Amino acid sequence: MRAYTRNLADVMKSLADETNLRLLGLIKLHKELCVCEFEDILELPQSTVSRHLKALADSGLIQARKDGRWRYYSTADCPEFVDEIVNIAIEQFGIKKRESRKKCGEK
Amino acid sequence: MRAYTRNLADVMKSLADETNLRLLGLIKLHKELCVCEFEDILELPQSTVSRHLKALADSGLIQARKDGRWRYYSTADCPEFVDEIVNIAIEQFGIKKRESRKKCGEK
DNA sequence: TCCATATATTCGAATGTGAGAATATTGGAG
DNA sequence: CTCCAATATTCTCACATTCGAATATATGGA
Repeated sequence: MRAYTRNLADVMKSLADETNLRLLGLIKLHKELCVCEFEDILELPQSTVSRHLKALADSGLIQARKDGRWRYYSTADCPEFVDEIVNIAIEQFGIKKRESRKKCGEK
Repeated sequence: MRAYTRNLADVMKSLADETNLRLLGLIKLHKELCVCEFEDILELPQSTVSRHLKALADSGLIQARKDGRWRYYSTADCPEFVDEIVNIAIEQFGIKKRESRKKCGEK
């Protein structure tokens, strides 16, 4: 079940938001991140990050995995055009992989 | 100068609108149409159609050609992912080529 | 049980968006 | 110049969207 088989316009709406594009870019570069890491990297408030990530997961563009009190988000398999768009976003917004990122707590 | 080199999120916003997707699908199937033909096919008021088409042209996703009092809109060369999305739209919305379409006036 | 942390959710205010009627503009015919 | 048809633009109003502070929930450790 690929995302766009539901409603193309809805998937496109997710991809029309700059925050979502940044989140998707980060997820692609780091295989997996938890909410507080997105907060730290993007310097956005927790509720904003959480809301965006949840929406992306609901639309099937990313996956969520829960581990203790952390929720890790990672790529889902998407139609190819989504991947192309994320690549463009990475380039256009200059998204980079953070080698040493601040951990929120220590698991 | 391809459209997405400006602002990816803006291009995506155009593609996140169902009316725009339908317009793009129709343009792809008929190489070229004028505003009143879109009106007729989609059964939308003239101002709505005109506004959408102008926005698409402004964002570089389609081209406009003026001939007398008619304005014809046709495909522009876009990044490949745009084409893929339009193909999906054509399929998803069941957009078909109109063999005999009502002409507004006779040129 | 109590506390701290990670995340989700609620909620109100501000802002943005879209449709379509009305109006303006443009261009050809006569 | 006048009229009409095709298109563009303006304007308004209802509605949707988004942010982030505040609050709720969940989980693990002490």
